[in-house]
Amino acid sequence: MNKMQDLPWDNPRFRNWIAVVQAEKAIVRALTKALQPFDLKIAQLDLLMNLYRHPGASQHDIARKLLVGRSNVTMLMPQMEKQGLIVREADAKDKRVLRLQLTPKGEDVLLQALKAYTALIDRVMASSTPAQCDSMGDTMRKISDMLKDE
Amino acid sequence: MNKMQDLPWDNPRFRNWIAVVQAEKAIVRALTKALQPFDLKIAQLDLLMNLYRHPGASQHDIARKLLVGRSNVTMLMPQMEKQGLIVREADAKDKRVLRLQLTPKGEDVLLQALKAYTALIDRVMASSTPAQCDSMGDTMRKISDMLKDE
DNA sequence: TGCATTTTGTTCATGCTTGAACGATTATGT
DNA sequence: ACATAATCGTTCAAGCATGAACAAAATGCA
Repeated sequence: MNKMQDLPWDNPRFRNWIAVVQAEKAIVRALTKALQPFDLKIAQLDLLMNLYRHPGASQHDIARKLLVGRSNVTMLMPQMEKQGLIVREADAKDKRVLRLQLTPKGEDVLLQALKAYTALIDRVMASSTPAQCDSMGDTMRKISDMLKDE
Repeated sequence: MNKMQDLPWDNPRFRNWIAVVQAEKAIVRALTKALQPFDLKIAQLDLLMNLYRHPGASQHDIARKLLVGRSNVTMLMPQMEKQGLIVREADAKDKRVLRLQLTPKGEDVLLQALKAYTALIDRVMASSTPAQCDSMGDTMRKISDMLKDE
């Protein structure tokens, strides 16, 4: 009954997960800096990314995709509209919903910011093989799937 | 020069990294709920974990390990002391530093909370092989190494 | 020693995120 | 049709994290 044997740090899954958390934190810091030239917060970039792939999405749609509250999206709107990154227009059939669109400037800023993002990711993953990287992605997608209804 | 070819979502490294971010977010949500019975925030658990492995660490030490600001640690102290999880005592040789220790209650709460944490991680990683998991951990540690001085 | 610099922890203002309460609108069921 | 319930976006208060500015203490160097 050695106490050390029961410590979570001796559980490979746990120890490896801690590595994920720390790496994610480090990337967030690096990405925050990398986005400063574009006057973009990470939350704004996430929103632009989702909007690029789902043009005309409602604020509720975006909130669900981003795993944040609806109010969070609302709070992002004023500044992003003022920056000219997005436009909001009322849905014709349902007067409750506002549909979001990227402006040309928004799309331009997004693509430039994504270049910085991918450059960062390419750099930090350069020493891992494509197979390792894909395996990691598979593991992560399984995790998201398993938790998506909780 | 098809535009789609240049999209980051077609970059395997980028796509897989996005999966990491989303999985991490999902785990944070699940862990937050799992810690509610212990009256613990994730930030507090992180601190207890580090303190368990580095008894007598200073607040500055902890802040560096957790990748947060010193003020952040300061703000956590009053409640954690009031909860009886930790004690602070002045260093004898350097009157600037306060050394942190887990109380017996702090250690007890930590170990119970860690059981919930590891149970969660074991559950969501159950469908990945140990080799996949280790490979993922290796990749993540490489990322942290690469960014640790920036 | 004497003085500048660095380090440690604290305080405070700022910004971000969340969740609950709300008004307006739409969907459901009888 | 009508009442009830559900949905969408907004507002607001509360909790956290951050970084700059600060006081106390330690260090380094002349």
